[in-house]
Amino acid sequence: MANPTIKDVAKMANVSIATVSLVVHNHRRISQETKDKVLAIIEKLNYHPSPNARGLVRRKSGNIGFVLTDDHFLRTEPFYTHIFMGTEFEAHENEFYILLTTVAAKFKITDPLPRFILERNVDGLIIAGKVPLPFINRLSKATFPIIFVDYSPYDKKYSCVLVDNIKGGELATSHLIEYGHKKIAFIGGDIEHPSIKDRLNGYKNAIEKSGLELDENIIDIKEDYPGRTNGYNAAERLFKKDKAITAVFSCNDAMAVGAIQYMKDNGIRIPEDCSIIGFDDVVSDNAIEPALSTVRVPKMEMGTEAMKLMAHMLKNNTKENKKVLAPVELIIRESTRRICL
Amino acid sequence: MANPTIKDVAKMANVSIATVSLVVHNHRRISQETKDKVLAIIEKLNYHPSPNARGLVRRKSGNIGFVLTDDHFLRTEPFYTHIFMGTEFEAHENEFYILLTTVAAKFKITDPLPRFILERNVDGLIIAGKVPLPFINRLSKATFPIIFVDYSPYDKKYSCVLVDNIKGGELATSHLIEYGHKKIAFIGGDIEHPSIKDRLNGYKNAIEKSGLELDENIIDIKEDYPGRTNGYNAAERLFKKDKAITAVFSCNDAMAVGAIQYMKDNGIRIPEDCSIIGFDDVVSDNAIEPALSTVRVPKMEMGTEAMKLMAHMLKNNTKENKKVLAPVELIIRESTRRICL
DNA sequence: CATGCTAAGTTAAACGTTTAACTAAACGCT
DNA sequence: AGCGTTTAGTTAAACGTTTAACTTAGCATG
Repeated sequence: MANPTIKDVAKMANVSIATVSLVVHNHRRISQETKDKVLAIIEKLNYHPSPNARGLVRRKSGNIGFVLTDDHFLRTEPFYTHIFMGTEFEAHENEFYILLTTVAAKFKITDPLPRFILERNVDGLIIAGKVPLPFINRLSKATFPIIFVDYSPYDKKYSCVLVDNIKGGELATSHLIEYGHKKIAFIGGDIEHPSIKDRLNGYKNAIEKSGLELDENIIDIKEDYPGRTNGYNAAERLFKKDKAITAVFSCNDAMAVGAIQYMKDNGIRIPEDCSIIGFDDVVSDNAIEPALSTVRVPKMEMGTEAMKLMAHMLKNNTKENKKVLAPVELIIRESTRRICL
Repeated sequence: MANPTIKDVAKMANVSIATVSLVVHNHRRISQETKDKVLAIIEKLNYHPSPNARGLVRRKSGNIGFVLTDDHFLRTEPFYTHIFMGTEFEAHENEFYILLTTVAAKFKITDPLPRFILERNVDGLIIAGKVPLPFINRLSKATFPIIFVDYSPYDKKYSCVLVDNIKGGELATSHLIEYGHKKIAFIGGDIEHPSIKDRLNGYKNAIEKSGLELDENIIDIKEDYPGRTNGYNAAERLFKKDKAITAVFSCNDAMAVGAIQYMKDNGIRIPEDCSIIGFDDVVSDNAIEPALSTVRVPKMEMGTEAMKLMAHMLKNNTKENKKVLAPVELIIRESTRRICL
């Protein structure tokens, strides 16, 4: 049979379609005997309930929307791709489908919303990374749960899964201090981005806690987009200004790679002359020379965590406001070294 | 009203629900007058037909499955991500939703199929990149159209959108020959991959057409996965074997980047000592120094093309077997230079 | 032995559309 | 006037589920 329906199963099992439905849901009203009989036939016919029919009566789509900006999705480091994979995996576990859509990074308040929102074809929304505020504001009257991952503009209102960026910043900076470095530069972009701001705060915390003096001159946060080219530019400014820098903490791996490029081009050896540590752990397979020390972010886990939260809310029909902090981990590779006196 | 249905619209417009439906489909049986009236109310109530209800009666899900392997999806260069974006865009145009799922690169014949296939929750399938044969074989009795992008294992059976790899290989190699190079190496991985094989064939064609002699010694296809590290390794083998190489054609940008790394590490200047050209054009924003000449592949366009084909098949209910060749384009940047005698 | 309870189902309405088949009015022709 | 055709709708069945309300038989209880 092409597409067996519940009727086919019912007829073959000599029961009503209601019974089949109850068997599918493992309802206790049905005897084990009947269950076994029906289950066998379901198996035999390869019956799967129609998502449309089910959705119609349940008034649920069974879909979760996953939104991020186009430039995040297309960026070279597969950061959000990993998050998506985590979400997709966990969605599978919970029998949800994921509808992935990008929104323009410069979404305007008059732009159309993703179709699945207009058509109410999602039961919930997971938003990954920084998305434009006009977009979020358009969502204010949404009736379904919304969860943010790696970004949280209105944290009173929505649940979110965030990286422990402050901790990560502290970890990276303390690691460099531990290694004897005194002049530790910070490279960052888009300081309005909460993640980058927090990483910088972690940096400052660690510097202060250690008794070192905070030197604003070796904090470069002039760039906007935290990518390779801008990492290169930031490093250039930094080293032209101050030759005595012996370590760099870059707000992410992408900028770190750019900075490394600058150092290589200018005869600054890593880690002999200068140590550098990144954040995110996205370039491990990239044959970056030397291997980049970094702060690992559990990307997949963040995706699964968001989906778990979502599934929980949907199952219990609650709209809670939970904040999950994903743990970070210091990864020491070859780009950081104890300072040689 | 929370979720207006066709009934709400009908009641408010004083027409039957059938009329509303016909208006939505712009059926010519309805007078312009009535259409205007109903349309105004649809607008006012912000009515959108329920995908579930519609899908139920049409016996269509309105969804298209998009499948690729996990390692392709997670690879550093956003090649397939661009293809997906193209597909997603065109899906939007045609009012389809995309369900993205990865399959394991080592999918076994007994592994479960993606859920949307079991539940018949897709009207068609787009498969991007090389996916395991066991997976494809499990699809043999599928009743929905399947389209391959950038891969085509059973090209008699399925439609596909392919890169004109032979042409691209010729273009890249001819470009180097044109620039006076005589000793042009080829770097490739996984020669079983049709794309890589064709790029190599293009290389061979161009060499032969030019009257140069084909030298198998400077063709390195020992590596498996065509990534950076392996590009580095391949370049190492090549240059240790033959110092006289003045140009390299890498089967893709990722391996080219690895090869560039090797050359830099070993004092081979680009392009002064050696020219190099890649394929795919995925590193343009990466601050690779020098900027990499390459063969551009219209990634987004391939995605849209696949979705256009799919929409066409689905609308006309035909199962055609079409092969689309996406055009390639030579991009000359700074990594290739006319040879200096 | 009438009564209530439990176990194991079944019946039927509802979910929100689409569309074939029907209707009713208006018009044109002979 | 009678008939056919066109126009502009309406009616009602169908799509494949879920689930509240109902049924029926068997059993225990006072």
